[in-house]
Parts: sequence; C-alpha cells; structure tokens
Amino acid sequence: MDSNLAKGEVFMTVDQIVVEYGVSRTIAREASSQLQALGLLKGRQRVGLVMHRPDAQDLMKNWLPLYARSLGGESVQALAQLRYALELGTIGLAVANATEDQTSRLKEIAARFEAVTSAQGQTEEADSAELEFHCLILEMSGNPLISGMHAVLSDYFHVAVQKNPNWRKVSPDAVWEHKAIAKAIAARDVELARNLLRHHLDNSLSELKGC
Amino acid sequence: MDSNLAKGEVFMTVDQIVVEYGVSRTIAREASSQLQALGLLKGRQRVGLVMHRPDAQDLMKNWLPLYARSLGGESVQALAQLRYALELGTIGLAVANATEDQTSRLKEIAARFEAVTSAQGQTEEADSAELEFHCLILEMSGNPLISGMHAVLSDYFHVAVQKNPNWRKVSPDAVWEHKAIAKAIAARDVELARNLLRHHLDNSLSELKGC
DNA sequence: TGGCTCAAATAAATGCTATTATATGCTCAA
DNA sequence: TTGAGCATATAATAGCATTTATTTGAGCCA
Repeated sequence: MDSNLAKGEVFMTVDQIVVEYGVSRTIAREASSQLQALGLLKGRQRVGLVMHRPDAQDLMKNWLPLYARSLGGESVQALAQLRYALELGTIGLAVANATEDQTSRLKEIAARFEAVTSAQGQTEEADSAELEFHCLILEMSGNPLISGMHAVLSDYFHVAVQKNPNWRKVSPDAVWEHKAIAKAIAARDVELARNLLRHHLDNSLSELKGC
Repeated sequence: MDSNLAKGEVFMTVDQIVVEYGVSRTIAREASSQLQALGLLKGRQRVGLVMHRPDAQDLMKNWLPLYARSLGGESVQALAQLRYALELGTIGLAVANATEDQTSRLKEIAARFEAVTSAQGQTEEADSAELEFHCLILEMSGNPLISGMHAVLSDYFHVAVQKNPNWRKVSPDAVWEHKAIAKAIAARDVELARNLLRHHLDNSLSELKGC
C-alpha cells in the first residue's frame, strides 16, 4: 500500500481495485475490509477508500482487547506490569530528552496534585493529575511508540479505577515523590529519577497484586 | 465471539453465520475476513471458520509492521528504545520470579557466549547466544505479554543485524557483563542486576543511534 | 467371518466470480 | 444556503472452483 499517501486522501475505490488487480468486487471488498479492521483504511460512501494512518495510540487501542484476551484471567496484572516496565524502562530517555517546557509542566502538575490531595484527598481529580504526570514523563522520552502504548494502558487503568474505586491506591508519599521526581528530571539526574520512580511504582504494583 | 472454544476448534461456518445473524453470505464473509485480519479466525476449506488464539508473540508479529509504518523513518530507533525499555523495566520482575532452572540456563548461556566469542569473536552464533540470553531474562518475568513482545522485537533486530552486519555491536565487556548479570539474578540482587543490565544496554542503544 | 487397509467417490465448506439492488453522503448548480 | 443528482460504498443473490473431510466398498489376512 502506497505509504506516501497522506491520511484522509483517497487511496482507491473498490472498482479501481477490481480493475487494477483483476479480482471480483467481493474479493476487493474483503481485502479492504481486512485493511479497515487493521485501521489502515476507511470506506467512505461516494468518496472511496480513504487512507488512515493510525498512530501508536490508535494501534494500541485496537490491539489491547486482543492482548487482554490472549492473557485471560491474568490480563490485568500482566498489563499493569507492562505499564510499569514501560515507565521504569523509559525514565532514562525521558531525563535525557525532556524539554524545559516539559519539565516546567511536570512541576506544575506535581504542584496541582499536591493542592488537590491536600484539599480533597485521593479523588478523581487527583487521579487525573497523576495520570497526566506519568503520561508527560513518557512523552518526554520523545518516543511516540512507547508514549502511545503507555497512554492507552494508563487510560485503561484510569477508567478501571473509576469503575472499581477499591482499586484506587492511596499512597501517602505520592505528593512528595511526584515533586522529587519532577526535580530529579529537571536536574537531569537519571539515577535519582529512576530510583524515585521505582519506589513510587513499586507501591502501585504491589497493591494491584491483590486484585 | 465465544472465548471458551479452543484453538483449532470450528467456530462456525459461513452459512451458520448467515442463518444465525440473518445477513447475506457476502456480509458473513466480510465479517470473517476482518476477524482473520486480526488473527482470531482462520478459514479452512471444507472445514469452516476455525478459532485461532494468537498469543502475545503472534499479536506483536501482526502489528509490528503497523507500528513501524506509523513511525516512518524513525521506526528502527523507536523500536530499539521500546526493546530497551522492556528489558530494563522488567529486570525487577525477572529477578523476583526467576526459577532455579532458569537461572541455571542463564549461566549456561553466558558460559556458551564466552566460549564462542573467545574462539570466534562476535559471530552469528554469538549473536544467537546473546538473543537467547536476553529473551530468557524476559521469560523469567513470568509475563507472557512482555516476553512475547520482546521476543518479536529481538528477533526483528537479530534478523536486521544479519542483513546489516555493520549494525552488529561489538562490546568488549559483553562476556563479563553477561556472567555478572546471571550471577546477580541468581543472587536475587535487583539493584545490581538492573545496573549491570543498564550498562550493558546503554552501549547497544548508543551504537544504534548511528544507524 | 470379522477386522483392517486403502483407493475412489462423495460431500461439506471455503474461496471466488459475476451481477443487481439499495444506501449513503459528497458535489455543485441554482 | 439548499437540495437534486450522482459516485461509490454496502449488501444481496446465484453460481462455480477448490480444498479436504468423510463415506464407501473392494481386497486382504488372521
């Protein structure tokens, strides 16, 4: 498939596929259905088959249910471990590649998290700030593949916690840890950032083991 | 789709779908084509639509090309970073979950790697031993999702190095590092294992930056 | 005589072609 | 701005080709 076509541009019509490849309309439609299932094309009536360029998040959204299905009953824990591995494995890249703007935003989110938890405890707003905090760290890595996968996983757990409030972890050190992590990243201290993050995450993962 | 059916069992025939859902044969075939694109079914003539249960490796093989495509020119580096993140992020789990048999095998592979590199240098056989070494570590984590993804990524780079020998990294410390990592895992020393692995991997990744 | 093997015949289902009908929504003249 | 016209997707139907699982019957042997 021509990778030079931009998203939204017409790739071909079904009739063009029929002519070009010498197959019947049924086969052309089946082929395009398969590409649609993979997220690469979209059929639009009166227009044709339109290129779609799924990014890492799109792809992960598609495949996450299939992964969960392949894992069966252990899927929650396995996915949580994957998320953990992505965060801890990527912190070095994040520290190396973070921009000034990103480190500023990270500090701001840590401050907002502190303000919210002081006033209200671990609420959905605090959950959102935490989600944003971690996603920004992954974004700092500059790797859309990793940050895209992580974002989908994080959102998955974010929604799961909304539906299962007993899964919400309450970590007394979270506020302090967030601030320290943001500082360590701003100071380009890979070791410290990694250690702080690991400590922060170990609490989360061990709590999930009980689910 | 009935998740209780085992792999290889007949799910339904196309005609059964026609009757069950009141659609035409064309639509039934298109629907099954989409599920085939996702790897969930396989059509077998004279038999029917057969359940397929892709595991994490199968799934990753399917969508690795899509990921690479979404990343464009940066795909090699991004995938290498993902592999790095998975390895470094998972070492803690591997240390925690490794069995005696696995740690024995890891030591054996490290010894074999030493023997091969002493006798022949960094050859394809040494590459294979290194691949096996790293894949075993991921396997120790006990997480089929992470080890499956990693295995596909590692194989991808293994094949890429075979095709581009200039990409083969030559690390003088690799032999020593492998042995030390195996020892640290056997001793359940998470910190040491992580530090050794990171040092070992940092060399690989920085060399890949030049690709 | 019963059981087994094996080749041939049969049948079940996928795979594919061809054609027609309908639905959707984009285009563009008014 | 609007809505009729139109291009193409979507869906259905009928028929044939291919693959392969199952059945059948002949022949053989203990």
